[in-house]
Amino acid sequence: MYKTKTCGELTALDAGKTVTLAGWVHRRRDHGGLIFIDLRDRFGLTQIVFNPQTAPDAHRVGSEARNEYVLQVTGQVEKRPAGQENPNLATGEIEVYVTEARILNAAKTPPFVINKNEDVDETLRLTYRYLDLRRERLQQNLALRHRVIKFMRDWLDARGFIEIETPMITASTPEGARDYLVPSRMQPGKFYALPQSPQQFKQLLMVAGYERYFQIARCMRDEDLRADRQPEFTQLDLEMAFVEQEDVLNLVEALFTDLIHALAPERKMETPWPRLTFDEAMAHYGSDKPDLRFGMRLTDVSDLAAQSQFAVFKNALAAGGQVKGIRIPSCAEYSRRELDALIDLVKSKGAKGAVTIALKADGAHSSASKHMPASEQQAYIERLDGQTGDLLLFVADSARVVAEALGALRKEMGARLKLADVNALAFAWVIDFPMFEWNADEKRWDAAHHPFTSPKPSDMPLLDSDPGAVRANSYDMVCNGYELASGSIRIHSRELQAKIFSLLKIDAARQQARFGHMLEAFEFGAPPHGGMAPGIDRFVAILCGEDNIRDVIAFPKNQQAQDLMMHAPSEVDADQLRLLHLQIAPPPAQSKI
RNA sequence: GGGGGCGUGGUGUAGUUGGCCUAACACGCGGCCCUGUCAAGGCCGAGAACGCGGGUUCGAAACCCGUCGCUCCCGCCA
Repeated sequence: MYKTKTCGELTALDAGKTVTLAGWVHRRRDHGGLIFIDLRDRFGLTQIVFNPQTAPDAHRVGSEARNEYVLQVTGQVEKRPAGQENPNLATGEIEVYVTEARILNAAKTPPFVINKNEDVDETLRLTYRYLDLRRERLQQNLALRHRVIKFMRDWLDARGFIEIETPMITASTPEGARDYLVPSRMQPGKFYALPQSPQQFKQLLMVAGYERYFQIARCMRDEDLRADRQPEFTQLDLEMAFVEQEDVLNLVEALFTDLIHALAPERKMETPWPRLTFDEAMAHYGSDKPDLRFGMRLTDVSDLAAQSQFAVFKNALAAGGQVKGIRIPSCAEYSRRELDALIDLVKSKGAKGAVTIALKADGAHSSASKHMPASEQQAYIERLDGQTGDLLLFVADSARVVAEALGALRKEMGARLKLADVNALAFAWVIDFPMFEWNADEKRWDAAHHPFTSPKPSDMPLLDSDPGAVRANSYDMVCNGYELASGSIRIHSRELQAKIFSLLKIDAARQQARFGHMLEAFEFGAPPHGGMAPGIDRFVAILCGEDNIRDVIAFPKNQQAQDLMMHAPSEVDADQLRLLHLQIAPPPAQSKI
């Protein structure tokens, strides 16, 4: 071993001991005579002292050392002189008087500062990821990520779950997200796909009788990236047999509340978690993953608007739509330009516009004052409990457009006004999702969750008459405006599964080709089962206070899905292509003029 | 595919109603001084023609056009 102690463990109790430390030069303070170096390893910082009088050879090494040099030093631990203790350092009671020192490796001046948590251009950070990972912020994030995963494993293990690995190269399932494909060498012209999730495998494990499965599972989806979306990400994938929705919810809620209490006890969390139906979430927050750290709920004023002569409101209601408003505190003095920006936001979500009422000190100023009398405006103001200084904003349209427009506005204004308590973890369950969504382009129903999700038994009769009204046994776990997990009780009957596939316009031949193994498995004694899959990256990001999952992933991709350090993706040799029976098509003509 | 933001020495920023900018500040870097600092301190010094290309102008980091890169968002993510 190069060291007998770490840089994070020495205390006054170690005074007098001779120790050997090894680590990086975090910071050097050269007084001409004495040199102090904060030596860093993963476990902490220890101040080491070089004295030219007592150890001239070691001192020479100390004066050569620069930031990020790798050093090995031997010396005696001593309590620091009275008054020289550093209370900011775990090892601040002591220092090590170096008698022997050795440079294990020199270091070029790094392209950005390691010993400060300063914002650096992300391209540079990702190019030199191994240096960024040296910095305190990422070290802490990855350490917390480790503890989260360890807690999950231990907790589930204690409750009879077993972790089972499933294949990373498997069959393509084009019904879902875009697949990452892997060409087959042995089977010319055929491809594996990287899993979008272990969905089918975990259900087949239930058929196989494992009853309680989990996996820290990597999932890959070839879709465009976002702050909370990477092409590969990690889920706590879990599945249980002989359970109903209530069992899954209770288990996962217990896991996460225990985890928070153990690893982040300072965070504020309401328990038990609130439960909202999908309809309630959309009606009150305009989102199926509402940020419940603040209110600013949507208020229905359709009944009041029914009396209105204002054509926009009348027409929306006549078309079966609704009129809803939102109260934005302390924005009454927004300029025309700022109001226009908000209206552009709701328009981007499909609304045709918005009516504003600004409650200024000298009275209400509405963008629709020509079209509605003061008494009507007053009714809206009272319904929304408007106070002087507030800005009220109304959208009239179909329920879906109203929800999406005002939901986007609520999210934007919540962020802008910093309404959310950064210390809070506002978990909630969203349940009773619709089973299907209408796909207008393809003129058919799509599975809202996935095609293995079971419908609510009570809604079963609606499958034939009104698929859009069928609710599913599916549920999402949301926190602070993020969808952290979704899951469902699955179908375990061959007949029902085939019926659902048919409703999704997957014909019998295709069912057999794509999902024949699932249908057949259900004929061999498939137990009732269900599960869910919390996203580890998003959850850890929230715990770390990061708004980007790249900061909780050791080696993430940039928004172009490139690894700037590894230079992936990259071209490959012609030989490799030939073995895989592949040819690169000429790039698309870029003639645009 | 679309929309917004950003792009100035190694890093982070300032400068952006065009001229006082042959570019400023902090950190870092190099040298010298200094035996108690811990964001050590003091002195000296090197280092960017302002992403790239074109244009407007007597004059552009700053204005215009194009382009590239990064990022946030929409679409997309069963």
